[in-house]
Amino acid sequence: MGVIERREREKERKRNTILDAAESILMDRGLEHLSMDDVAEKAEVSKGSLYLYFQNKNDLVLGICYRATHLLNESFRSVLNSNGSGLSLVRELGKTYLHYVKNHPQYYSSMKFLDNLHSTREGTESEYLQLCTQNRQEGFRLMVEAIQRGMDDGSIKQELPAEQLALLFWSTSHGVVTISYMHQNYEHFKLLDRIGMKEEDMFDAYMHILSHGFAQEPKES
Amino acid sequence: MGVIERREREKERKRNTILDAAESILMDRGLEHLSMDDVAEKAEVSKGSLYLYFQNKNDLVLGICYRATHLLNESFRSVLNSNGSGLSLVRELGKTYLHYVKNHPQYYSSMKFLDNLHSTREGTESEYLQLCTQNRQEGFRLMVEAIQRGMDDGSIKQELPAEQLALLFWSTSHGVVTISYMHQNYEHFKLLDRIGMKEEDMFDAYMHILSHGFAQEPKES
DNA sequence: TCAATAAATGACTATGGGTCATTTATTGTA
DNA sequence: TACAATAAATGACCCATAGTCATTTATTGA
Repeated sequence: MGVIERREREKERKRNTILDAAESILMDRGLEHLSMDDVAEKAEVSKGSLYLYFQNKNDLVLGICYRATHLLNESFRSVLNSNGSGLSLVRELGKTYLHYVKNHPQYYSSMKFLDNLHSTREGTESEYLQLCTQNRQEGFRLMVEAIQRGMDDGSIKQELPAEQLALLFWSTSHGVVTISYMHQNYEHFKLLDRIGMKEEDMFDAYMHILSHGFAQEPKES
Repeated sequence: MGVIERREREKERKRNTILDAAESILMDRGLEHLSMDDVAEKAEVSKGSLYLYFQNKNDLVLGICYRATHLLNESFRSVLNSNGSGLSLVRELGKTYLHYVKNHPQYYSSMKFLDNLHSTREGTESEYLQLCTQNRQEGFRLMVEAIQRGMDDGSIKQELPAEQLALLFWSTSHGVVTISYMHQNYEHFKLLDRIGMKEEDMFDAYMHILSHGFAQEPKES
């Protein structure tokens, strides 16, 4: 008898309905104005029901974050499917990340939420936290792959293991993307304007420095 | 008559007492467990009094953030007072930032709070927000100075204006520092371990890549 | 038809930020 | 010193919101 399976499917469907509602609120009001009461109303279920489908608010937000990381990975994957040197793939990954933040700032904010999550005590771990972490790992893996290709085709130096270089690319691009996000979303952040730099220029300069370094090499004979 | 000035001094003194209390709570319980009730109790004033000295909780936290950014700048300044090539000063600034995060994680968390502050509506702007922003600018200025010295003494390329290069250094090091912070403070963040990289190695690799680039240059004749 | 089980509900609690009428302390003046 | 005016301090209270649970409603299998 398929009763249990059907129930499971139903449950999953409803979980998604709730996530849809939460997401729609996130999109037009932002994470900091997302309340469980509003989600319940929007999803047309009682507040208590929310807690049948999600452990708590964190869990719910991580549910959105799961979608967010999944979407980013999709974009990453399509970059990896294109051709070009490994170095150019890396550049495209960076650009993709930047575009993602520009086009889906609220999704990105849910990823910041994930970054700021303090260790929820062991027992109460959210299942979505695992899924988000997996997605993160997959995204990272794609970066490693691009870099590895670059090392193979000779466009990227082989001084470091590909994973380590990927870590550096990931963290530094994370920093650059953060600046870009702040520039776009916080009126009080005016650094780019103050130094007269455009966002696009920043990314180009970033890739240039990362590619060629900023140290003046001693002249070789 | 110095009544008004004395009052002003008294007020400033008490403001600091409250900040001390808040800071002590921050240090041993963390930002997310900092409540106004607890601050009032610790500072031995009524809750209402807190609001005579601070507009709201944000303002109070920004008061701590002001101290945090000030301390960081002190460290930066002492780097700038040492001698060495501009490039080595830049490296030292990065190291200093990393040490700061390691030694004062809670201060750093107050700076993250600042980074995540959405535009509080114009009228209600916190005075401490201005001060924090000023400190940030000063810190950035110090980076520009180090880079400018490097350009002058020939240790750093002059392809970009010093301000723009400083922005890149600031943002990328911000990214690296973020990784380091997560590694130290979140049990669930295991990326460094997974790829078998030590924190110190990460910084060295970061400076190396930033200095010399990761692109394989075509052989010059 | 009916008991057992699952799902859903919303009134309720707890927490924490922020307010304000009232009380207490300080100051300048007669 | 007495006293009104002004400033500072208080804590009971309000409100928003996360989370709970006893009760009700729906579903299922016999």
